Amino acid sequence: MIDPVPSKKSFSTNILDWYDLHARSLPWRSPPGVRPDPYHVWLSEIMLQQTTVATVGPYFEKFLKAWPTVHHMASAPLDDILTAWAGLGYYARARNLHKCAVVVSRDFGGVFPDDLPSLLSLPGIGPYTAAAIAAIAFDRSSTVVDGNIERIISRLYRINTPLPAAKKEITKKAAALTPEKRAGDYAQALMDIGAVICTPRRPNCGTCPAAHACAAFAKGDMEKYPVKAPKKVKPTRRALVFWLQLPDGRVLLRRRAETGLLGGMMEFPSTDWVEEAVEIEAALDSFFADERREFFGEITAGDLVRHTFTHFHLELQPVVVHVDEPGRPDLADGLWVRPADFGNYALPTLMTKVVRAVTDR
DNA sequence: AATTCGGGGAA
DNA sequence: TTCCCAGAATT
Repeated sequence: MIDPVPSKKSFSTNILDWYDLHARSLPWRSPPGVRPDPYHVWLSEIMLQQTTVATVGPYFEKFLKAWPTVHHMASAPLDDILTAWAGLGYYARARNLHKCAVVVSRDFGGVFPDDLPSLLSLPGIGPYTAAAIAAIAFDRSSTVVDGNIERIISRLYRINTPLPAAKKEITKKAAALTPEKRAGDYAQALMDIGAVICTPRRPNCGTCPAAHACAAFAKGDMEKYPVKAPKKVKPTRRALVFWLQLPDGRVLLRRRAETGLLGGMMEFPSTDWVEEAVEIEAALDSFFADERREFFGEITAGDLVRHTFTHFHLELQPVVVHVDEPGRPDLADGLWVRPADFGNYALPTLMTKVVRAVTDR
């Protein structure tokens, strides 16, 4: 029999019973009955923002080994954090991670706050992460709403309002189901269910502990939910990227602006990323002063690098330029690095693609 | 309310 | 290819 409005008690009891039997074992998850370290919970939750469990695993271990406590992390240079974060994406998370560590270490004596308003005041912690830390690390009864839980709730109630407009309604429905006790286990249970059972496509309703209460399951239109606003098409931007190499083999790196796309990360110099087609000779002339061209030796091209960001595609044409000396004034803001040492620098995946395209792996 | 932030795995 | 992922900050 379908219960279109599940009661809080029966619903959460079902979910928690399922969790006791089927909880996944994850690197940041403590054994049953053991309160996890809030530092670990915080670190994992920041990394897990818009990032899959499988991707986060190795990074979480690496960070914990490099910085065992929030004090260690707060004492580290931001560049070390960015270098360790390289490849994870959304680099504002790494910058805010460091900011947050400094605040917790300096202003909170290294102790993470357990209440929502204090958590929300910290850099990089928004509604989801604040609720998750409060519930998982401190056993507070807070309502956690991530992408998994949005999907579960929108199917339970067949919510036809498209996301993100439906966020408020979904949060309200979710709050009505949140138990007073074991809210952390309950939240993690729902996220496990979302990842393993209530999947975006072809959900495994046969094994779902909430199927009896699910309106979408009753109607058989689970995949229609959650309804989402249509997404925009991504334009393609293009540029030349320069592999400037000295006779001794060192290559020029420089640091990007502190904010914005790939903020604070290292890069190979490039022309502006534009939607128009790139004329190579004209781009070379605009990037290097004409009178400088005579100092360059042979110029060759690497394989085209394709990369997709959140809101545009990028095509970078690598240009290998052999440079006679490092002291050139127009290259003064860079850093000459041996490719063997690139691992010591905060190179985002886009730039490691450039390395591969030029060195032909 | 919309846009800006990466990158990878699954279908 | 397209979609989505334990979202937050900015405009």
